[in-house]
Amino acid sequence: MKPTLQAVAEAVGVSRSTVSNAYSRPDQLSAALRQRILDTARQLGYPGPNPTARSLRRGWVGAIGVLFESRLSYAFTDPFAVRFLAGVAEAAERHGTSLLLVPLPADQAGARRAVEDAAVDGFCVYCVGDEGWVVDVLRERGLPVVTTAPREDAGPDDRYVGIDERAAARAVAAHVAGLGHRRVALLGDAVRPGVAPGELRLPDVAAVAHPTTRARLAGFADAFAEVGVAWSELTLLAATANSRAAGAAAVAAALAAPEPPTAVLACSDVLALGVLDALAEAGGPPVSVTGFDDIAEAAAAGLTTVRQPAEEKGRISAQLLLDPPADPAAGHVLLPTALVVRTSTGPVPRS
Amino acid sequence: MKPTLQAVAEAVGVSRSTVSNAYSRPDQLSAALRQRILDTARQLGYPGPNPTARSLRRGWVGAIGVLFESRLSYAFTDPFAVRFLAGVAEAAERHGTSLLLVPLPADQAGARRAVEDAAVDGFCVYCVGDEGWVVDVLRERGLPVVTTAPREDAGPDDRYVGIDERAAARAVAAHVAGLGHRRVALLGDAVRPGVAPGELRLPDVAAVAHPTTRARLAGFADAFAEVGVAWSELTLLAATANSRAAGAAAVAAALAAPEPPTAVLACSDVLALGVLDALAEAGGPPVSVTGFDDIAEAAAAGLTTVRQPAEEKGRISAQLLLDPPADPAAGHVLLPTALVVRTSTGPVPRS
DNA sequence: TTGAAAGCGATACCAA
DNA sequence: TTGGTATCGCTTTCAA
Repeated sequence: MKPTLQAVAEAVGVSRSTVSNAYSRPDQLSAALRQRILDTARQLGYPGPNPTARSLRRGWVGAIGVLFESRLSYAFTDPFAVRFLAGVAEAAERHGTSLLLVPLPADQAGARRAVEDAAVDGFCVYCVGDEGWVVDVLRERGLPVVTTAPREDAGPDDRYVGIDERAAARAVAAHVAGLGHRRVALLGDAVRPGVAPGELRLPDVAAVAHPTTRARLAGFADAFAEVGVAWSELTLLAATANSRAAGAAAVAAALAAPEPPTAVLACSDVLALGVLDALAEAGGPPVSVTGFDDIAEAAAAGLTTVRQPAEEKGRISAQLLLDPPADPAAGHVLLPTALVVRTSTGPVPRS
Repeated sequence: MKPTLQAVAEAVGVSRSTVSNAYSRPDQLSAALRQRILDTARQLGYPGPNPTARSLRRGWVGAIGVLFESRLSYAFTDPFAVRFLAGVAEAAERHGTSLLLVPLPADQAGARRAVEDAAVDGFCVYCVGDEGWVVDVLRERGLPVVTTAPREDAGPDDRYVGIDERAAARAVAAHVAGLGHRRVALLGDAVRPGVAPGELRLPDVAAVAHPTTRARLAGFADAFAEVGVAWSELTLLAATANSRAAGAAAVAAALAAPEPPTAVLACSDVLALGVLDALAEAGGPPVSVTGFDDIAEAAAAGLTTVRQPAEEKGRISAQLLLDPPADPAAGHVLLPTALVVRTSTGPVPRS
């Protein structure tokens, strides 16, 4: 067994408090005594105060959690998530705080346990879909939370950093509508739980499960409503995941249909890149494609998209958590977005 | 204040043990009592057992640490590091374990404290250069460690997963030598602490500080020694970081020299991509370039490189940590590599 | 099936 | 400057 602080105290012939002070409050004892303590500690093989015991006593941990609604590996697989995390890491680093990435089991009960069991001082919740329960659990624990979108039942203490999803989506869609497109498909992830990839009919955009997807689709619909294309005339395509492959899979059938859409608006760049893959695969007439996020690959692919500041989103989330603003209003941050027009969109081909 | 387990026990009129069991060992009490406890707990706003207290008592945490020798944000910025982490995350997820990413302060003492203070059950050390001290600190703490390379003073309990750096490097270099290149520059990061970017004369490859860089450079040198080019005839280029920009900066002067190298062998893909950037910038005759790692961008850039299984490296590291093999020999894993020849290398141009 | 007692390893307050 | 004492919140034998 590793010796404890107690053992060191006995060896040196001082009290535990003094040994503790030698580590945590050097100014509380003479340099000589401190050195003597540290030396015997080393000699005894005492590895320094036990982090867990220290956390318990102090009442804080020195780490913040980051939560993803989907598999943890998603955090490192999705380009946007990675950039978000880079921002979080930057802020945490500056603050001298560690980052705890908590995987959530697939089952609800297990996921709840995982959130309850995380030893952290607060949480950045990257993206909560219907899983608003996460925020509830954290509130019960009394832990500060920062989310990446406002909650429906937001209290004054809620902190979030997001973008105006709907307006941003509306902007790309308006660009596409302005090019003359009217036979259009919208592509999103997590539209409804457990649907097959491909076309889906929904009475209303409100029926979309995932809040972010819902907001973006609503924005798309807004722009088309304005040029006289109703929701019911838009093709809704559901992807089974937010990935390139899922995007390609979801759009395949629609592209092969007798009257394929002349434009596909995707809720993320990775989905849009999947559409471009499918297009390259299928051949056929040109189809305009737009994405959302402006990840690095988007530029290379010439993808028209909405740029949002990924790293900044992460950085600000962590900052909001690590040093909460005095003014609660400052806890609600809306970041700017920009329409980035590249070569993946163009006028409707004359047939 | 949040109520404690104690408060719940009193409210229900049972002992603390029983409440504890209600959460951690449901089979130890009647379903009815358990339900009664859970109900009052909810009613009281008890958020469940405190994770820190639980860890202290149990003696384990349920999280493993991941350590990077450089800034934490590097973990999310470097493509290879991200893939490594994705592998670690996958294994951790399967095991139901969280991941603690610990930022290391720039100063040695602070860094040491950070490592001592991390509440985890073990560590994956991604890449330890001269900072072998990390492993020493962890040994003192008695924490299991997995590194991505064997240590010089490796004990039988040491676990690592790596590749044969030297042989892999030798293979690319042999390819380049086989194309006829003799005036060659080698480009590496962390060659010596605190040098300026650009050319550096070193008596010997053994003088290279960073073990991985050293091994790769040694492999390069091996191949050229075989065709009669001595270490002293090779140009050594030092980059100040493992990044694209640093690669470009380090190579710029050499390319502008009267007799520029006909080939540049870099110790990583990001450095090599920087070289390609510099080449594109500078114009001039074609220069063969090779990288190391085979990150996604390498393929797009047509970079000849060494492929190593990034995710797998991470996954196996975490697995070695999470369930240690009974046979200590199984704790030393050497992963395969492959030479990937693309368009960035070609014969020496006739002048 | 339930409870009592004994820690887990440290920190913080206050007194000396 | 140093030490005593009371916790931090929970788990875990072991006995009832």
